[in-house]
Amino acid sequence: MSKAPKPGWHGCPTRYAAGIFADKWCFLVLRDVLLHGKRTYSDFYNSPEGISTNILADRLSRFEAAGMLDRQTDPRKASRVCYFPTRKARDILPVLIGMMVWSTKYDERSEAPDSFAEAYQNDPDNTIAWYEAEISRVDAEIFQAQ
Amino acid sequence: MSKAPKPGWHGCPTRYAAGIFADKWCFLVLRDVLLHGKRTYSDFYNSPEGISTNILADRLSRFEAAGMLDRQTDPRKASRVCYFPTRKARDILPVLIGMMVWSTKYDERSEAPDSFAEAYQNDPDNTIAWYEAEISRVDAEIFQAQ
DNA sequence: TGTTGTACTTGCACATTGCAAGTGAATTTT
DNA sequence: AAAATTCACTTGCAATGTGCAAGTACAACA
Repeated sequence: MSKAPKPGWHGCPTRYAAGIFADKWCFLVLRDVLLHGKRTYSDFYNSPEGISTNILADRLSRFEAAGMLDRQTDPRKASRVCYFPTRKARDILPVLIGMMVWSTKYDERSEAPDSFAEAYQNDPDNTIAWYEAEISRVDAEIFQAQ
Repeated sequence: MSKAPKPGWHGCPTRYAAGIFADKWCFLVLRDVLLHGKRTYSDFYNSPEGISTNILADRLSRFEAAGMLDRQTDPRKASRVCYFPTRKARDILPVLIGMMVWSTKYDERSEAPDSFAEAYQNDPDNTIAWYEAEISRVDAEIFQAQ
């Protein structure tokens, strides 16, 4: 496990957030858990970016320690583990979506449709609500199937 | 100077954004230039977080290469350099402010007043407009004083 | 002319990352 | 019941990145 966050890293809101998830791999894990319905270690591991296994383990335990992910044994299969996003993680959705809207504008090779940014600009609350519902659906499905 | 971003790092909007500024020091530089009116090397260097000089130089040149900062000699003093935020950098404001709102909620030692988050929730566009105006004011002041 | 201020670069020890391989517990297959 | 497989990690090591201290280059000032 990696070292704890520095004690003086609270206070300033930018710094606090940066201390918790300002890292390439952190963002990709958040994307996977919040937008792509991924929940298990191998789900994350098999993302196309090819995160290495030690880094993934480290980031998952950091997120758990920060109260962003809730680690539980998979109700469908006791040998497996699920990481569920907490409210604290869900509340990052607007930031993540804001980043996506920005990238859609500035990445000339973006694969996201312009309609996505448009929909968010027109009705952000509704867009967030849609993703929240998806997250709840994925989590509920896992518990239903036990 | 650090290595260029990987060629396949475009496409996915989360990944693109993560490739450009998902780093502790990147966020702090963006905070300083977008919210604290900092423009010169020593302004950034003197932030309380204590960024080291080689890392600062690296991040500034990365941001310049990514079209986020516009490097110019200071019109007030030719031996000095100014880094002005471009439109691409300004458009990150909603993301940065979203992070601050989130931190205000979850950092028990947050120094930001609750009124800040409240104001943003009530009228996000107006909050962004206020920061945009501040940025323009700082930049204009530098050119006026030449 | 020398000193100061500003923006860096360089060198080196230390920390983190990436890759490959290995571990151990719990199913699944034979 | 034994063997193979799945899953979630851990470990070792080379390569990369970071942090600190010192040094450099150039313009402005005294």
